[in-house]
Amino acid sequence: MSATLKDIAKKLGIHPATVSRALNPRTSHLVNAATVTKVRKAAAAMDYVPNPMASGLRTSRSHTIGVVIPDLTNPLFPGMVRGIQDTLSRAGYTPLLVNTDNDPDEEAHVVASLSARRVDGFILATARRDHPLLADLSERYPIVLINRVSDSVQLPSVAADEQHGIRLAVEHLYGLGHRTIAHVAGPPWSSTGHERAQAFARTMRDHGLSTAKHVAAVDGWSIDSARDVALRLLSSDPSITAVVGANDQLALGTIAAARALKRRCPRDISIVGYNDMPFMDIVDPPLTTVRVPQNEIGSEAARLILSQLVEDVVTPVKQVRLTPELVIRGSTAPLRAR
Amino acid sequence: MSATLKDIAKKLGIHPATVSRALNPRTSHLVNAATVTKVRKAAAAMDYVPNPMASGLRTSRSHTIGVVIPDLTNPLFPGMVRGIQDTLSRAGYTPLLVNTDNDPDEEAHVVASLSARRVDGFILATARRDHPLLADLSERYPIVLINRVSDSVQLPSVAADEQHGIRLAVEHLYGLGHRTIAHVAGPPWSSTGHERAQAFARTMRDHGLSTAKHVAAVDGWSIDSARDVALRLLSSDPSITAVVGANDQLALGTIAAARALKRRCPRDISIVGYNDMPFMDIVDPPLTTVRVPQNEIGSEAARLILSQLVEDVVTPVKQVRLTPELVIRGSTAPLRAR
DNA sequence: TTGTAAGCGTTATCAA
DNA sequence: TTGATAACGCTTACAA
Repeated sequence: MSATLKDIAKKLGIHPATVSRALNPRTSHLVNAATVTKVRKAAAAMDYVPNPMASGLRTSRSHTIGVVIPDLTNPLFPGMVRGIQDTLSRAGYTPLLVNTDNDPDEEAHVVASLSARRVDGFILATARRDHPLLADLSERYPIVLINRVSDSVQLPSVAADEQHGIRLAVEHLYGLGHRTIAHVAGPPWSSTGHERAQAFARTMRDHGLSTAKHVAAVDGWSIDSARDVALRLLSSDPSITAVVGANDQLALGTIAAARALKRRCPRDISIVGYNDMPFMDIVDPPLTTVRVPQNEIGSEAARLILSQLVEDVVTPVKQVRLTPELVIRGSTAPLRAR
Repeated sequence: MSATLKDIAKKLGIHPATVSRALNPRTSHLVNAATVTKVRKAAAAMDYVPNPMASGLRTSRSHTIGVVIPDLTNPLFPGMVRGIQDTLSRAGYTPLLVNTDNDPDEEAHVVASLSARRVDGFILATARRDHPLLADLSERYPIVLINRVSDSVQLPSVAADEQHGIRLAVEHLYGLGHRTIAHVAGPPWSSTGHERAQAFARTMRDHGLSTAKHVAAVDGWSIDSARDVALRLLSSDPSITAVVGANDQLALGTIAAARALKRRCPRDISIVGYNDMPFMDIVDPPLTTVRVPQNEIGSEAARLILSQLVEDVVTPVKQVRLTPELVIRGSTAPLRAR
């Protein structure tokens, strides 16, 4: 179909190996400059496109990165995927994207199939804390974690500075006069949920506020789950005037719960989310939330994995934390005197 | 690293070719049943994983499908991508996903790079009507269009039944008593925008309603663009009591415009969207919209492309239309007497 | 039913 | 600076 090195070589009356060397940026310096030009021109003219299966077979590098996402339909992830794609493709790499639905079995399965595809490395966005295959996998592949860090193994990661993000949320509420602030926390098995809950407790403590009985965790990142949990939390203590959700879905579920309890947001209760997913500016009420730089998380992760692929230098394990910012909208308001 | 056919052959004292035949479902019937069992067991024991680069090089099939999406961060697409992924991966194929940002140059570029990766076919979700490379590409690759059909070339496609969807929207409004119904149409260069505008005109005509001066097209599928267009449309004719947006973003922009003009939705004006993206149930007001089965569009497209890859039979060009349904929420209400 | 052998398109090593 | 050669792991005529 498409022209091969051999075709170019024949046309030019030179050896295929020379053509290969001339076309490969890493070896073209070994070739006579005139030959290089000649070869490049011929290659362009015959629109030669290198066959990645052939070179991959020879070099055992697929120029392919496995990207493991819990669920692409969660609006948090497409932005990160975009960042990954753009940066990887600029470097000649192709991301292979898969979903796990937060199911460890499914994750094992997709990782195996990416591994069968001979990916050169992994970017993992799955946030389970106890991660059976992580230790094993990280011995055999370059890995970058995104949107989470690892508890056990020391691995490169790119995530938001959760402590900072939660602090922004809590201090925003504090500044509005709120003192009884609750937290609808993420699932305990989730790395981000865990981190944000810890950050919440610490920040509250720093302000001399108690969190006893004001933290409840969902068992899945869904609006419905959050609604149930928030319903119980809010009914248990009517003095709660503000809630920090561990992500936007949880904040949305909390808004729904408040509404069911006839507590108006933000009039009676202020609610803050986390992530700033698309359309959070037009929900009812517009959600005050902590914006994490999704695109940058993705592109930074791509850069980290690429840097691991040039193995000349053993890079130290980089754990990047990107700084989130608070976006103030309509779901938070000053505490009203009662 | 991982075991090869040769390793298994050596261990079993048979020839690699026999191992290959035994392991390949399409040729295993040529091999002694006992040998097959023996080989399978050995392969499992040595956890043999076939090398796709090697087999791809030999067969010139990558078992890979290029999936070209305008923008993954548009919530319309992740659902379709999920459907594609699930169905393809079940068949042993891997989707290679790329974005184009609706930019024809970028599209040419990503198609070229997928082509360089030797994809076995394409699923295209880009909705430009004048599609320079479509004719050419379709001669060299199996192709399935999703979320659109082709104007010129006759190509397999999977899309919503736009006529039906728009009819649902218009008749819902008609049933609520609305007679002066406007359409904020998609960009003229877009296939879906064009189709839906035509469907709108036809349905209105069927009901004896005029559309003159009540259709305006955006130049991009964005909320902001729709807001501007709707602002002009609604101010130009205050008798408009209902609007059909060509997609959810356009409906949201129209809601914003109505709000800016102090016309309350749904009290003063009813607005219907199209697609039912995630979270359209919790925007303000909850959006009445036409739901298209995103997942099914994706999985059906995957099935179509797979069927083209078994070239034994020349399948007739299938143009699948999936039936959308109306989801009634808070953005539409009965016409009020004035 | 199995073995032989060639080749897919590259690249790395060695020799010239 | 270039050429020759072998090999990456697999599949597939063809022969036995």
